[in-house]
Amino acid sequence: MSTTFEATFPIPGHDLAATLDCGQAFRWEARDGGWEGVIFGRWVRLVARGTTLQAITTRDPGDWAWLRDYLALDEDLAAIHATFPLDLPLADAILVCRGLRVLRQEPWECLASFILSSTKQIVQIRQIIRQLSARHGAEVLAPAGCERAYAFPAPEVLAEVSEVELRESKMGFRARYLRAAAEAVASGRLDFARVRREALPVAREELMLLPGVGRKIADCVLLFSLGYTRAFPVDVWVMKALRELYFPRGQPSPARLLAFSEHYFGRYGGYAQQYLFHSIRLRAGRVAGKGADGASSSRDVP
DNA sequence: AGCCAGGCAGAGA
DNA sequence: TCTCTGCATGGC
Repeated sequence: MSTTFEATFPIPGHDLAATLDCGQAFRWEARDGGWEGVIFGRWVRLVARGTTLQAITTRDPGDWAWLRDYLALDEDLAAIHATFPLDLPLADAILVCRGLRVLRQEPWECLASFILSSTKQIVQIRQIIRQLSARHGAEVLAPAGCERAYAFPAPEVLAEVSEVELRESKMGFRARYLRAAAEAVASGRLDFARVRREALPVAREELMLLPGVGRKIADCVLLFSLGYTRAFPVDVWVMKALRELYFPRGQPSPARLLAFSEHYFGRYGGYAQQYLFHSIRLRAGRVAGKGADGASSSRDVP
């Protein structure tokens, strides 16, 4: 029988479901009206309750600063929205995604996850990461009656796992890239603390030194884990959205669209990017539990 | 059955 | 600098 620790945070206007299920993190699972996951080697359950957020964990949480930081609760969403350019696509995306926060994830897990994401659907990425964690991650304390839970595997561990064994988690050709990244981080050759002190272009180049990490994956790591809110990852969905929403009758090259995305969306461009990404996927019916008919979101405050 | 998925690297023009 | 292709695997 295990003890649990509980806290309640006031967060007006948050949208926990959008935040945890918008494709920026891959390990949160909806269960019994809440969301369960493992962050910082802890089992955590989050439940949206009106204008507050209830959190439960299995180890002494201290002052919960780690969770507040992960959820970026210090960010003022209205102030962020106010930095967006005034245009119809973003006005619409804000309406749909209001309450979605860009998380501050653990850099190693974020890097590894997005290395595994290339040419994979989100459901498959989640599956690969689930298998990888169960095989190589340390088991963490979960409440009685819950499924076994595992931390995301440490770089030191994965650096010692053979490519063949990694492929047993169904990651295919990405195994070589994952191993190389694990070795770089475990050896200290890639030091996130150092990278995050660099200007965005320099930080991006450092990440892109890794095999299997190009512009898009590097930008995901910069945005979702290293605090570069201006980073604007352009994947196939966002590329399509930029074409259709901002250049409906032109034929801009990918390079032109990339350049546009760098300056147009401002210093919280990464938020704008995630709002565009999530809203087009909601509309396309590609988010679990949501149809293409604009089915009700689980946002807590209207 | 065939196409595509939160890309990237290497080759050839 | 550009376009094209192979890459593992699975969902639809």
